[in-house]
Amino acid sequence: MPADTLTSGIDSFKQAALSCPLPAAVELIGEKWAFLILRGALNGLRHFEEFQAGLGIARNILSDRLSKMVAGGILERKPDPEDGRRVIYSLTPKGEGLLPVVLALRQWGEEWGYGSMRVQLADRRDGRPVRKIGVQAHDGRDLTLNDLTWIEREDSAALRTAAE
Amino acid sequence: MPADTLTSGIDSFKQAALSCPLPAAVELIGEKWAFLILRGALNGLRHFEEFQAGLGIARNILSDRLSKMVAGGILERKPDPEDGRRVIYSLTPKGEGLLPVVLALRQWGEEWGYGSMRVQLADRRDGRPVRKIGVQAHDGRDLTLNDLTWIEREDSAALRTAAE
DNA sequence: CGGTATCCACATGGATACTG
DNA sequence: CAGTATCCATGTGGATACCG
Repeated sequence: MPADTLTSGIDSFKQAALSCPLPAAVELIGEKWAFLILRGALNGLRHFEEFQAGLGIARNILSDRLSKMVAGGILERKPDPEDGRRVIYSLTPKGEGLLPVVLALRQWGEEWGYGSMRVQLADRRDGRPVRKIGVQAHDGRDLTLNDLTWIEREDSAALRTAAE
Repeated sequence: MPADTLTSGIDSFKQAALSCPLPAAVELIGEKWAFLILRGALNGLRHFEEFQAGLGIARNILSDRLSKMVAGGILERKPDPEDGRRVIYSLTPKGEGLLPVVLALRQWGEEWGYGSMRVQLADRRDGRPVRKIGVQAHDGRDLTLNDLTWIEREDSAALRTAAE
């Protein structure tokens, strides 16, 4: 068994990267405007013109990104219930699932001095701010990179996909 | 007070977006290769050639991204302690702070069928898988978009920055 | 090994005009 | 309002060659 050779580093990475969902996910939303559109949608933007004016994005690019995000199942395009001639883009459940990603990045940015908002997300029930997003152990302890290791999966993903 | 006019939607967004750290953060890592380089670094890649071979990225682009990420304080460039002539890129604490973002996106991708890894991140202490990353209330309850609202900040960011 | 330099194809982005 | 079409400048990305 070779010690810490160069290739072992690559190989273990390639091993771990096998079938990693990140590249595909990044292909869909790992891009400046997709991210900002997502933020807008999470904050309640709905109409084409709202996104355009709110983000300062070029119309053709916005059009392109919206289409891709609709195709990717993140956004849904439908007639505005309050005015059938207008169109709204709303988040699908899949799109809402990206909230932790966006919030985690925002918190990181705030922590490292990229600006800080005067408003803050809070639990509607008690009005208290949400927790800082982080990696947690099973019991809720916060974990850092050094606390982590890779384990083999016990459940077979192939079985799950076949069952669905 | 106007009802649900178009402009009120934009305005409330622009209000919330004021000084939002997200655009700056996105400028730094909201991009395909930056994300994948980050993933590589989190997984232990260190040398230029490892990133190049592991990610399949063009050398000039890799060079460009690494420089930007070093300039942005995410990566640190230093001589390899095991071979002074070689160079390693390692995560700074700031870079490690992006782990939740990467992991949240990976979990999202896995949940929505973009692939699933055979290995899994786990707590080194007990070997149990980490929790699914999500937005949590103060007491740890999981929150969805509908449970959330915006509140004004009680602490002034201006004071904090002045104090530092 | 860790880059830089160069070339080239193509995508991106902004501006603006136009359409239903 | 919600786009599409067009033009143009610049950036990105891949391939390859070269260098200390």
